[in-house]
Amino acid sequence: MKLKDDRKVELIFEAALKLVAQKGLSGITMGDISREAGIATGTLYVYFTGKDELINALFAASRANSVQVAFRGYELTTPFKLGFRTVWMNILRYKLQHFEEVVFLEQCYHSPYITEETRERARELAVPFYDLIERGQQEMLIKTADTGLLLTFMMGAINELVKQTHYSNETLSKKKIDLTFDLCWDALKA
Amino acid sequence: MKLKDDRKVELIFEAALKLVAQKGLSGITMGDISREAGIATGTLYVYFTGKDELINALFAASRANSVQVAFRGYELTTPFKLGFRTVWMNILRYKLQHFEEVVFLEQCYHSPYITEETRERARELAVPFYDLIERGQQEMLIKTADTGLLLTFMMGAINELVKQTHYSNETLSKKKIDLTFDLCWDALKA
DNA sequence: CACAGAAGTGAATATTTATTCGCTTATCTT
DNA sequence: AAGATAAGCGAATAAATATTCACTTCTGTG
Repeated sequence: MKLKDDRKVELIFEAALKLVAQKGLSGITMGDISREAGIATGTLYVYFTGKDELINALFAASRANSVQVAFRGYELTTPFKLGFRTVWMNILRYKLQHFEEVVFLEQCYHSPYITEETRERARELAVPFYDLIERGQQEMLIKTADTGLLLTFMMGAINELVKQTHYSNETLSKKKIDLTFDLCWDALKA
Repeated sequence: MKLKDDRKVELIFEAALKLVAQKGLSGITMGDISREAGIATGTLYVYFTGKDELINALFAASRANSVQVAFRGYELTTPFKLGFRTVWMNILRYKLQHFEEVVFLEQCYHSPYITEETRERARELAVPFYDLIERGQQEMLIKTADTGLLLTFMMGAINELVKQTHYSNETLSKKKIDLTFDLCWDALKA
């Protein structure tokens, strides 16, 4: 017998992301996805029970990806500011390179597709970021304010920068990136 | 003869905003909108030629609203930091009170509904914000970096704060608001 | 190699949703 | 107050879209 093809799920995800970045979640159909992925519409239903499950699975995967990459190269032993910078740059780099996921995730938060369970799992993934900020606070390097608030501020700035960069389709220079990090650091530092 | 009822357009807009904040742009139908607005589906077509026009009109109106309110109480004669603070608070207050518009606008940017023309008009509305930042730069109070970048950073932080506040459904205390302004000011100040 | 069983197909069907239309109701004009 | 004209209605229709299904094509297993 023939086995399921993991690569095909990848193909489907890539197609869906591309289309959502182009036309938004509201402008995407199962037909579009299958055409873009180069497979038959019926095949989508071999891998997913329906549109809802497809979107939820893609949401979970996208969310996990972006978090997984963030702490690459970060160790508790590295000095805080350097470690924070590493994480910050990881996030920015990832989001610039995976703009489609940024858009997709954003659109999903207020969509009828994402179930409460999927949302809850997404929230759990944020824990390491809270830990990071709290470490900075313990070392008296970061303002002693609501951790969630500081995190929100930082992520918001990155997200908006990524979107802005994409819309104005200029490449973000090293200089601009460093500057934005400085903005962020100046905001959060004690 | 009977005349068109301006109030009805308001009703339609309110209904659409409410639904989009609840279920996203992708989960909204003309039937839903009319039911929520308490009018017949056909009546929607008296006021708008179709769904596309309805969404574009709402987008334009929402965008205009949020900008219009921003400079209330701001004068070129007021000292910069105070004026900046006024504008910043105006924006935050408006977005907190009109969360539905925040969500709606965000969802629209990557939707197939919004035409290039509507987008272009939306961009023009940002000019006063550029002027504000540039004034701060001339007075040596704001970092001399790309104006768009600084603006992006500031708006991103506000947006994310508003969203975060809403999701965690706590009311944002005066203290937290002031703190966030300080974060923002520390980031942008020269 | 044979064949079992699952993947893969895309046209057919079911479902959802936008839009139209014949009709009723309201209100402006004279 | 009467007529004209457009708003308002919601069931009917058209269009778009999700999902199924009868069929074909693979490929792992014995």
